[in-house]
Amino acid sequence: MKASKKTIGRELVPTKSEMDVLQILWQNGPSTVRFVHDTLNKQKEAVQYTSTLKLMQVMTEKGMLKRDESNMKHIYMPELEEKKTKGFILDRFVDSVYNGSVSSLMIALLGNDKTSKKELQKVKELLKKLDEKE
Amino acid sequence: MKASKKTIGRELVPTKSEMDVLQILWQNGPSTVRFVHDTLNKQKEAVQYTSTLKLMQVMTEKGMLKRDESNMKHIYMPELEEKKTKGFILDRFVDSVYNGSVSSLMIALLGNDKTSKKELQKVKELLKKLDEKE
DNA sequence: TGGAACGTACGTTTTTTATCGTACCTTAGT
DNA sequence: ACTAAGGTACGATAAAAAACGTACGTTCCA
Repeated sequence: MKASKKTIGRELVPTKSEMDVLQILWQNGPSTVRFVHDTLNKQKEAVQYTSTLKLMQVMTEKGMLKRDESNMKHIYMPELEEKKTKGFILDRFVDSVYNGSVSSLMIALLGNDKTSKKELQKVKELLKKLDEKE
Repeated sequence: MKASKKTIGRELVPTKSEMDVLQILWQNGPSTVRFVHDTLNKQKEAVQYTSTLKLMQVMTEKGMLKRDESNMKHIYMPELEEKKTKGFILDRFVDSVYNGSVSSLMIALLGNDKTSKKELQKVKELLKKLDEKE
């Protein structure tokens, strides 16, 4: 009867570490633990191979990943497509940090130093396209 | 030598629950535990009062909240201003989910069903203003 | 004046996340 | 056939997050 399960409907909300694994799988396609582990270690402080393995096994148990066990080297892949998963995460983020207001978030982004002119340009174009559709 | 402390520099990154508390305080100004607790319980599945109390005490220990203890009813308030804290969180989110690409996030937002026309309008206006400044 | 009602303190427990270490398989090369 | 290299399984532990319960202090008013 407790609150706050880590699911949204049937969908799972990844933790930070889980997200890192998913990102690598989305970007590189189905991969072995070894590959994910090595890629991760290039990006950040290393952990043991078995830690990454365990993490991915747990993610599989949770239904966040699936794997092909037909070969000795298991091949892992995300259960859900990137867009869908990120959609859930984004919704949740907007709710939690910006009280569900997408425009607040947008405004924060537009004011963000990290937003380059090139990126603003991309956004403007997109807005134009949306306009034309209506 | 382990990785991933929950700080960014001197700044604290709130967990989900902590974020909920902060939101209430930012929106309503300095408040008692009772007020935060009741507000929280309206929004989501209830927890015991002492759980909220403990959470806020821990947040105070971490330096995330400060409080006025001069009265019996302690008044809690956030240590950092909303914009600053959300800035940290947003940066972190963009890095973790959108590989640091603000425009990817923007594009995801623009494609999001939740983004109403009114909100798009607001964004367009903001873009125009930014343009003029240059 | 005594007992609801409302508060805080704080030790404890439960649940998740994050990491490891050790045992044990599989395969290729010698 | 043996072994080194490279895998997986899995129990264990540590640390963080979330949630409680109990003890005890203050106020106020019937």
